[in-house]
Amino acid sequence: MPMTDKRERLIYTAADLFHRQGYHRTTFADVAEASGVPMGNIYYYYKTKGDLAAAVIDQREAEYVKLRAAWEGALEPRARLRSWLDTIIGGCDGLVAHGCPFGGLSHELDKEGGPLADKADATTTRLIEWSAKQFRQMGLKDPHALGVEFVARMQGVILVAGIMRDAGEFRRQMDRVRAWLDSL
Amino acid sequence: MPMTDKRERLIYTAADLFHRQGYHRTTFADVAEASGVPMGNIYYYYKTKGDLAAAVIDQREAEYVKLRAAWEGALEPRARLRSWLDTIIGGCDGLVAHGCPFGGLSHELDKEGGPLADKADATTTRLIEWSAKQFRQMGLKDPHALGVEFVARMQGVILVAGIMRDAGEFRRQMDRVRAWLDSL
DNA sequence: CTGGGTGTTGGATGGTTATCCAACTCACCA
DNA sequence: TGGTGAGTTGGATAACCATCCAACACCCAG
Repeated sequence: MPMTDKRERLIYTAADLFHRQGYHRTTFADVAEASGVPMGNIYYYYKTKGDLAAAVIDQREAEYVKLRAAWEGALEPRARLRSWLDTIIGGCDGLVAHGCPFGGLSHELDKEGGPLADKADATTTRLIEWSAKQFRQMGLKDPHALGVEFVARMQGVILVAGIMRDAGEFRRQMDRVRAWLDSL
Repeated sequence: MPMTDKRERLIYTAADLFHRQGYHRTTFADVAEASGVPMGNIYYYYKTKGDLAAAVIDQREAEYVKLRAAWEGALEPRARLRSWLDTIIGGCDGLVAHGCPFGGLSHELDKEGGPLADKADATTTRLIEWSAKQFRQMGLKDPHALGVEFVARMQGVILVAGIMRDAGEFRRQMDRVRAWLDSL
């Protein structure tokens, strides 16, 4: 049963293409070529483009679960949030070049509506709630608003630095977010 | 020469559809139906979809020029930035429902590359520079970084509040941006 | 060896899309 | 009045796309 291998190859290829080209610009033919899996065979694993997108979202959700577990290795909630920030900063190049892989997909799917959009949104919501929890553990007032602010700031920096195509500005702005975090 | 009328109708229709459905999801047929201009006739005015998009970007640039002039009615640079913020807050519903009309288009075009992306990016850059100028006039250190931060925060709030589909959170977060602005 | 099931494949299909065109309207002027 | 050209129109076209399928390869149980 080496199908797992192929399934994963398809998911990772699709995730990468969705990130770089966007969901709508990416065709099954693109996925076929990039993954080396013939188009006819892709369909054996994922009956529709939506199914493939759902699998990509699931994969990312699983990835975030793992990441959150890693960030929770830090004892202090503030340090956990800093870990997240560091993870983001580590992905600087890809983020500046193509935007947030998840935010972008989410935004695109939102314009379609439907269950896929909800699924993507739920993943983002979980991330916001996780950061709100950290702020709550820090004993701060209005932790939910702080959580939203934290995520919004990171997303905003990714978007604007992407438009400016300026990795230096990206880092500078993320440092500002870190300074804000440390000042709370 | 009532062609101006039709040209504008096409631009506004396209701008609206690009905002609500996204650029790629919007077809010439959509624009034709929504504007009441037959497809064959659209082509008389705009030879390609890219031409239409360029016209939309130009129209938005012109709109921002007017808006900036209005915001500059305020004498204090801080008040000018507040005017911008108020303009954004006034568009709450549309922004939460469909994202930033310009940021979204910019992001989508960036994934295509090409001169259209540069054109869109330039408009955003001008907005950032304008806000940097206000921070400079306030005598603050590192006005450029502040300008980027201001725009990034607004964009981030629009994006995240859109994903959460929460107009209340949108307003709450924008109030936080205003508080930050007032604290500088 | 053999039948059936799991995978695999290239190409077919039906619908959509941007783009283009040949013919038409009609106001204006020589 | 006949000609001219800007503006208009529905439909043609060629490409592309997600989806589907009929046939094929391979493997293991009987």
